[in-house]
Amino acid sequence: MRNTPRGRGTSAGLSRESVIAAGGRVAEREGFAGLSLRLVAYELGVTPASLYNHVANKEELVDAVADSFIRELLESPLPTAPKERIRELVMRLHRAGLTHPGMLSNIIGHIPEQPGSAQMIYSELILSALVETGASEQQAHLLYGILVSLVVGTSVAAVNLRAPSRRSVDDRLGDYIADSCIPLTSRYLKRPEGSQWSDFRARVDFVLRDLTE
Amino acid sequence: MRNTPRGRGTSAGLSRESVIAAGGRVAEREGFAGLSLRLVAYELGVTPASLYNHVANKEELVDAVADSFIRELLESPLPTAPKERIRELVMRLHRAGLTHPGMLSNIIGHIPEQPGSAQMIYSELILSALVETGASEQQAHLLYGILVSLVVGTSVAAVNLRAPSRRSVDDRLGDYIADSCIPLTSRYLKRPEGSQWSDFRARVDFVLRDLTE
DNA sequence: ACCTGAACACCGTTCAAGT
DNA sequence: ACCTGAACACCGTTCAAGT
Repeated sequence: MRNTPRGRGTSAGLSRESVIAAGGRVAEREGFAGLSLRLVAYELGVTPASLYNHVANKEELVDAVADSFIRELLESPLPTAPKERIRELVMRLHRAGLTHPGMLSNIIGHIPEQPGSAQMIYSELILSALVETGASEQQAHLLYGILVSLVVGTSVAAVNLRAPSRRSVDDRLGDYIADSCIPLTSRYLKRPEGSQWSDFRARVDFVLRDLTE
Repeated sequence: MRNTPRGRGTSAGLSRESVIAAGGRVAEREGFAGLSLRLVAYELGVTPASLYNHVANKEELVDAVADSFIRELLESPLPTAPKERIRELVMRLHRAGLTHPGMLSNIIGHIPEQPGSAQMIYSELILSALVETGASEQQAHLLYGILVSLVVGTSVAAVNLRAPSRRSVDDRLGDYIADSCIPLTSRYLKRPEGSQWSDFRARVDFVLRDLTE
């Protein structure tokens, strides 16, 4: 971004917000697996070490970038019907997980340092919608745990499937003696590519099927 | 493992199997996040570059090590009742995911290069058990997808929760104005530590509840 | 207070050179 | 055929030094 070196100590106009925003741009280009402090620094025309003035370490930066993406999910209006709202929230997180590979596996289980984090708001929105449908709090916790696992598990699998330098499913499965040894697995893996969305939707609907519409 | 340098070209007795076995020992000590070619090489008293004579790259090594761990899951006998068998298989994979942090997120979505991989056998065992309970193949695919997501999602979350240098859940949640803003999320995160196993078991039972015992 | 430069301890991978 | 040594292009992080 910048090539002319600045004198030592000269201000570069960095701030926590600008660092996180640059991190978002890098994550958008390279995915969360390629999000490094060095790339963020180059994006800002700055030295890697200088980022530590605005961010504690890489983990905190990654969490903050992910939080900013989750926050975007919550900006557009949500359905008023609780079951529809749950579905919409889950599908939005699913889409975000596919758009930003590696994001969900990085933040799941992390409890953000700051109050008011988008992650906390998101979970509260789903949990309260579950209770709104008439579920007990215990049932809500159970369903929420399943839904989050569903989104994260699907997202992680999608990342590895999209990995480059891997032979196609069809090529690979040819090795397996024409589906005679593992017929069910073979047909499972050969599902049409476009079923990614309908499959996920079907899983969510299965989990939510008892809830009153 | 070895300190006295060997002359160039002198055989070190490496083989694909010994490299994978050493990889397993390193993964056992450091977890899959800390499994590096360099550590495997030092474990064998050998130079990192020499590993490339027996393994194509790091990804292939990781897949092979994970495959060896999954294979262990399948050695002990399984229940004859199909529903019990499914439960047992899922719980074994769940335990393996907690024992070897980072393993499941590394292999999910990867289709192994060799036929007869433990991963394929595992999925075929679950899918056929699902069909045995009377489910259609389509239902079996749906339930299998949910179960795998459940295991992977829970495993990934556990890895991040166990990460060092993180304040405890209770400490963190104190920031959130005494549970007034996010009461449901707060109580969800404050579940007792020991609920890790019973929670997961409850999720699996929820998914399998329609299946005849 | 904020940034640089250099260093440290790591990575995966390649490749000519040796035996 | 198999291993070494050295290199290359990366990492996160620390810290004295500058302004």
